Amino acid sequence: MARCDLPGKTADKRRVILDATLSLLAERGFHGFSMKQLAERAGVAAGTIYLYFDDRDDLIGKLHEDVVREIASNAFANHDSNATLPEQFRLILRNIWQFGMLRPCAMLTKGQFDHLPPDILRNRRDAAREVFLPMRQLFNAGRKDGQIKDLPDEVLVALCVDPLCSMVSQHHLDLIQINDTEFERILDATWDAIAN
Amino acid sequence: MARCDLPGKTADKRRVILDATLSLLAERGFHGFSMKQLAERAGVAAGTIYLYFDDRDDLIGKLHEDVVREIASNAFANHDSNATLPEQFRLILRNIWQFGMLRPCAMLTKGQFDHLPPDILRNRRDAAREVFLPMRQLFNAGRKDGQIKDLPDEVLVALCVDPLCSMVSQHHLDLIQINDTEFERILDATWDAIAN
Amino acid sequence: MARCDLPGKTADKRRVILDATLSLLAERGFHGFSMKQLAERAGVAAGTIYLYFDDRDDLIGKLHEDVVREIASNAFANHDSNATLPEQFRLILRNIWQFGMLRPCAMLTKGQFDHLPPDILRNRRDAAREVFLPMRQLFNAGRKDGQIKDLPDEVLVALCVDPLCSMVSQHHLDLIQINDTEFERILDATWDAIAN
Amino acid sequence: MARCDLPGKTADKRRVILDATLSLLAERGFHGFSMKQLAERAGVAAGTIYLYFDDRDDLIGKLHEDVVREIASNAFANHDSNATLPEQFRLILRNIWQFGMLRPCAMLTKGQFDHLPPDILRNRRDAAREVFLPMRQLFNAGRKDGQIKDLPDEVLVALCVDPLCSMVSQHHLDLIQINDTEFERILDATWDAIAN
DNA sequence: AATGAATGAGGATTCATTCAT
DNA sequence: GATGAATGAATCCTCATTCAT
Repeated sequence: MARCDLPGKTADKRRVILDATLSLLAERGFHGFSMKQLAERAGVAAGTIYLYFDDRDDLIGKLHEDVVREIASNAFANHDSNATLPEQFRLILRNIWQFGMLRPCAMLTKGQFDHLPPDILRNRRDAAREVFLPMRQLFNAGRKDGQIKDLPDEVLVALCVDPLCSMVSQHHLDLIQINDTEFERILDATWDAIAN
Repeated sequence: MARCDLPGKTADKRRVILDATLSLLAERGFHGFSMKQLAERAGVAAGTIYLYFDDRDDLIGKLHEDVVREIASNAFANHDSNATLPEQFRLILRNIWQFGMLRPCAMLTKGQFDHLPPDILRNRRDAAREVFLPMRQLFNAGRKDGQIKDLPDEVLVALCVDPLCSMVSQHHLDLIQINDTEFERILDATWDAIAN
Repeated sequence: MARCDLPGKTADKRRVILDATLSLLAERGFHGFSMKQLAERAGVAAGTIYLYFDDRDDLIGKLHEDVVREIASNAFANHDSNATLPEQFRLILRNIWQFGMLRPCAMLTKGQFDHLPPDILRNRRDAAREVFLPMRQLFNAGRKDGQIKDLPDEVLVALCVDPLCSMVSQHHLDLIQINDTEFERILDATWDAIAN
Repeated sequence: MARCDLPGKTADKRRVILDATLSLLAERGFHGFSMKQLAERAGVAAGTIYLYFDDRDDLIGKLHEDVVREIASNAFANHDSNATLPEQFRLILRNIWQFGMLRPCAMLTKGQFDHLPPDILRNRRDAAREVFLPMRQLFNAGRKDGQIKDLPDEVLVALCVDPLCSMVSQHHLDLIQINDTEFERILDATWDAIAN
């Protein structure tokens, strides 16, 4: 039973399935991800998954949505719009890093989503843009007052967020080790990349 | 280069299969990639693939190797070790970008490889390290004379190469447009990221 | 008529389920007939069905029984044993036709029942024989006084009732159109078939 | 290789699968017909079926086509257009009956086809019409010179062929026994049904 | 070397049925 | 009685791989 700390059983089971999907994807990637394994990991019967999701693709799509939302909501935690622009920027990246450390799954998975068949994801991208609005506003402000290079949002994201995600993944795959002082210098580096 | 020692048909067919694999992966991703489709696209019988590769995983692994080698050999074309360090750096990144523009497949595919089950790829990474030796030597030199930040190779790669790859992919997916002057500024930005 | 001895809700729900089953079968056939769909169409919960029927097969069997009874009770409506034999015969066939026009479901379904696994239906056939007793008595009388061909009941039924059912089905599937004068000639034809 | 009209292996396997499907349908009906059982009965692997047929529906459809063709080609064997009309008619019905006795499967199955979802069968009906052309020509001639009742083809078929099929089925299900003299009288009866 | 028909384990999904509420 | 979430066996179908030719 248990699991009851939050809303009701139903919501619970949906969550359990999403979480199990996430952990399975992080562990094995889309290779070797099967609905049967998922059911086992989630501790539900195979058929139960289909009570909460239309099919495999729907499940993946909903998970994507969920992960994006979670990353975003963590990235912008403790946001202080009175702080200086580089301070705001550092906080966001730091948040993303910390979130990546705590929830390896979300980040490991993220990279895989980018290479799904477009028809599964295309319309999800808009949702993603929306949810990262605060960061795009930050970029806007920075470009306006000359603190940040005059490059499109996507480019700026590619320059500072993508490397971070990549490093988180490598960290969890034991391909890289990064201590705190190194991390601070990495933050400097990403700021250098986008700053004028 | 290699591969060219066997001149006849054999080498040919191996190549044809690798190329077909690449184009199929770039088009559809690992989702919807099947050996039968591959055989069709390559214009060979299903069984023929197994004359040149042990199995699916071996094929993927060999393709990875191949793509890494091709990227590397392109990245370091026209390399001039007498040029200044930032000039050498810019040439490499420019090469990578141009290669990405010419061979979308290779780059689109690359991202997908990073999320394969580790046992398929683990030992390939060493090969990758080896092949990118020139870039690592560049980093070494730069760190030594203080032009480049004192960060591990992997971090530096994440800061300058990963964003580029990401942008190439986005470009081919029509999610981003980058003209020449923008590209020059992106080169500046990546240098800013790793430079002191 | 039966069934009416239990007046309350119980009888009601059983009826509702049987009716929904009939309409679903007529619409989709056994292909694509599922208990869940049935529950939905009947406006009850899936589990409720099992309060009134042992299982799927029992439900189908009971429906068969029900349909046969309904056809029979309609077929012999207004029966007048003083009328001439051909008149009696025509009335029965006319009743069957009219019933088929009013309740397409019952007739469309009938054909499908004939091809169920024997173990579901075998013992239902006796019930069917019993319920069509009046028609068999008619045949007996006709054979005795030489008005009707000396052939077994089953053959006579096959000669005059089966074509009618077939035509009703085709009519509802829009494969055939039959107006009133044509129908009268069809009645003549079926009588010709069995009459001496 | 192969594809020879007679002995080749390929053609063989397709036939084997069609035959196994037929016998399974005749035995169990659509209830309890599964691709796995079919594979077993046909003596091939499950996947093999899909080398010859797109999917379950395609298989059923192709079988229908096949059965219709076989019935037709038997029905019109030894057709002699110089014989009198009733003689021609009797020969056809006799052929159908004999075919039904020899190949119970085909006939038992036929009834079931009529109740498949329309989208599987709709376009097959046209093929069926075409293949029964000789019988429709007979009806035409008979209507013209007044020997046969002026009723649509479908009605005439329902009056004389449907009863026969029904009786064949009942015969094979041991619900009816018909000896030769009875059969002759049945032929008379069907002629009476459609004749003026 | 090359083929491609055949395999059958494994995939996603459905569905009759149960049972705690 | 009534519910409907949960089950898991069974379904249809795919696909990497083999092997006789």
